[in-house]
Amino acid sequence: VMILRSRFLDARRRRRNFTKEACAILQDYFYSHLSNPYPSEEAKEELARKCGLTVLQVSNWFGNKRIRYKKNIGKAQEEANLYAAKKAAGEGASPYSMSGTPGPMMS
Amino acid sequence: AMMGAGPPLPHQQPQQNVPTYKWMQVKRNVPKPAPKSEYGAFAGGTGRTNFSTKQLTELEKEFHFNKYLTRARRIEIASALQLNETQVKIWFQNRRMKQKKRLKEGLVAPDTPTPAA
DNA sequence: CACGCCGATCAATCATAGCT
DNA sequence: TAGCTATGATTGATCGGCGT
Repeated sequence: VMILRSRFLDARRRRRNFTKEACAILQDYFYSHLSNPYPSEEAKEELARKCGLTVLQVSNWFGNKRIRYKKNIGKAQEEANLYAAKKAAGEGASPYSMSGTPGPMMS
Repeated sequence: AMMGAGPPLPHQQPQQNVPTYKWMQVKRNVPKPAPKSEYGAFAGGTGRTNFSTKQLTELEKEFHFNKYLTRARRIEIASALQLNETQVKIWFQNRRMKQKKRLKEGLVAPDTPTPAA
């Protein structure tokens, strides 16, 4: 640990928080599939496109989200309930992927 | 992969709006035996082992030489680095997966161990 | 039938971002 | 400025499936 985490420490480790839009899309998918929050490779690719992230980042996000949800079921469920309420409150229509960010330009 | 997703889950907290699904209760076996004698269970003890810089350097060096290990080579390395054969095997396993990821994402050439860029 | 590998995941930890 | 929490990334090790 004290071993100077490298001369320059994993430069890659310097993260940048995801955009609010990206987090919203990921959260939306997560709580919409709370019974089984394990997106398939294809689903991850789609989420990655919509969020403007890489598939790996999406995988990391779900991995962290699942573990941290378990770590704090009480607090996490609070969010889940909040999400459920929000979904029930209106909008209806799309179960998840609440568009809003249609513009991830691509081919 | 997909497991208890279909059925509405056998049991749930009789008070939560949100049920407790199976994936939330998954628990890995955790720790790993192996502490052996050697007082001061510093490294080879519980769960996750912390490889020393020297061990990682050697493993990395070997990896560049061979992506896969033979039983004999594995034993040599494990002995030289004071690790279990399993640990060496797993390290190579993870290392291969790591390299594959690098190819997928970073679109790195066949070799770019430490993107010092 | 045991063993190694793959792909995905877990779980703990690192280091930083961001708010108080 | 300092402290604490939220969060993305890394990684040793586990799980299930498959091939040999």
